[in-house]
Amino acid sequence: MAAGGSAEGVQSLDRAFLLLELMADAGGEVAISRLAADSGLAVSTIHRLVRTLVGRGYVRQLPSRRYVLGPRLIHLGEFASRMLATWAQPHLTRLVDAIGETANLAMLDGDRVVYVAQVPSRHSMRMFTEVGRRVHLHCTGVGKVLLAQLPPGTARELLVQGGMPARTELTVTDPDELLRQLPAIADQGYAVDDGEQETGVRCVAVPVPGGAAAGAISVSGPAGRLGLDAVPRAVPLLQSAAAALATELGRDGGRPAG
Amino acid sequence: MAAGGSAEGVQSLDRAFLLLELMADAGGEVAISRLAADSGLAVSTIHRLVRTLVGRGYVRQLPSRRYVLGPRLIHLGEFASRMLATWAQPHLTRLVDAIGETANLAMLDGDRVVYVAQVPSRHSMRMFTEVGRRVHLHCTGVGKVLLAQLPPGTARELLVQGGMPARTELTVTDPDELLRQLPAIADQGYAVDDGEQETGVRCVAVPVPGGAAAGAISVSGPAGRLGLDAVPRAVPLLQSAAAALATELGRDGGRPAG
DNA sequence: ACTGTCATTCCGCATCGTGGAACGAGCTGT
DNA sequence: ACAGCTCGTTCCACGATGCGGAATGACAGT
Repeated sequence: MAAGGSAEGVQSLDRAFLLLELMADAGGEVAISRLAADSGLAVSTIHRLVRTLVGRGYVRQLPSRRYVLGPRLIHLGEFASRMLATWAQPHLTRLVDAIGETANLAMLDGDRVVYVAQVPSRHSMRMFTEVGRRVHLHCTGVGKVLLAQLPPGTARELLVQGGMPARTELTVTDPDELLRQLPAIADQGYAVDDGEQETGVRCVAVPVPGGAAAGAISVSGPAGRLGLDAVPRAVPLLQSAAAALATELGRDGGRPAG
Repeated sequence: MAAGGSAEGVQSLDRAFLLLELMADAGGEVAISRLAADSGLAVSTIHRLVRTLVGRGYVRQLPSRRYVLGPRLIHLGEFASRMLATWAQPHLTRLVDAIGETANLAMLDGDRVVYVAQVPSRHSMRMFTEVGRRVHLHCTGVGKVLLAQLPPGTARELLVQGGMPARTELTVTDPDELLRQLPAIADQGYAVDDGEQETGVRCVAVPVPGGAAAGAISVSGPAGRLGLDAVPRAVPLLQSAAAALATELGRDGGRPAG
């Protein structure tokens, strides 16, 4: 038959993960019939796959007989996240050494950006960004640079979904204005957040290439230390770190959003 | 044959998730031969399964040809987490309404506790616990109540693995002393953290029943507001909320630790 | 350059998963 | 309260799918 050889993918596995993602996309409880409609698989097949996942705790069945993603996935996700952080650490450390400000690795997560790794600067006054924290897209360097990688329609959708609250006087709160900036960001290959999330804090971010990686790295610090003149010096350093990370991660498999 | 009928589990799926967890347990890059040794499966079989996972981005292959958990799992995990938070929200809100202090849902994650949902109190002075944050087991109410659910050997192991740093003057830093407290906690069905993580902050926690759920809910606030006399009033409220949550989640599939 | 280890590919076999159809529980509308 | 319907669950025989032992190829250490 076909599966054992060089062909790509174990069918049942592929299908199971397709179902998991459909469940994530649905954003809540999903009926098995809906999964059947969305996936084109037989309900019987879906039931068997989902039952297996339930048995292992990756999917939970509610009293309503509908299904949702299970808590076991949280463990795996957290672990994967911590692992990514480990790979990123040396690259971020190098950035901190070279630039002297806190360096972050962030990934797109739905309509937010989540910080997955961070190396703090040695200065006593520095950024306090908790790893795992989710922040808005419109007011951060990493958010803007990630938005610039997406098709404009998707970018607008995410901005509307997540909202654009004014964090400071300088925050851009108009979707159209932000969308107009994105082509330039994509073109120059980096984005700057100039006190748009927190007054006096500047942040320079570049995307991590390699497919629709949905990843970005940045350095951020007080505008007094991280002057505008520092940006052109920081960008190539960031870009080479991003390239190194991308190479190390190999080919991508990530997906922008849900 | 056996698989199609009422038997439990699709073999290839079961195996794939077993491999994912072995990779998580390994704590980093894993060679395929190590997976074979740990799982007892044929390398050929493992290779095919892992290749499928790599193709979908759930596993990443490093230049060293070893494998690690992939970023796509972060998305699923975050999603599952948010989903859990959504279910828990109404129950936590009810607790905040009744007790007036911040309510949390936490789960065991390796040798730490991770907060997966939170409803802040209305007071302006309140706990600042970021969802997704991982804290130590020994100095939190949720940590202690979760430890009390585990076999003593496992509890000790987790304490040693995670360490027991002194966060305040009152933090218990001796494993044996903490282990001695656990039976009483398991017996009374709740744990109190009395300024052991942060001076002046008290926290009451109960487990979420339903198998080795590895879940707990808590309320926490300043000792001045959340007096010791408030504990006996809070406990039954917490327990009924925990019971309601457990019922809603149905039967469990979670696993204590790695 | 040689050797041992380890990931990867090949291939025949039968195990395992598949999906159509029957069953039964739960919900809606009347 | 009853009937009708929808939707999740179970059953079954077919054959496609995944299995694993062994061959191949890539690497690192000596």
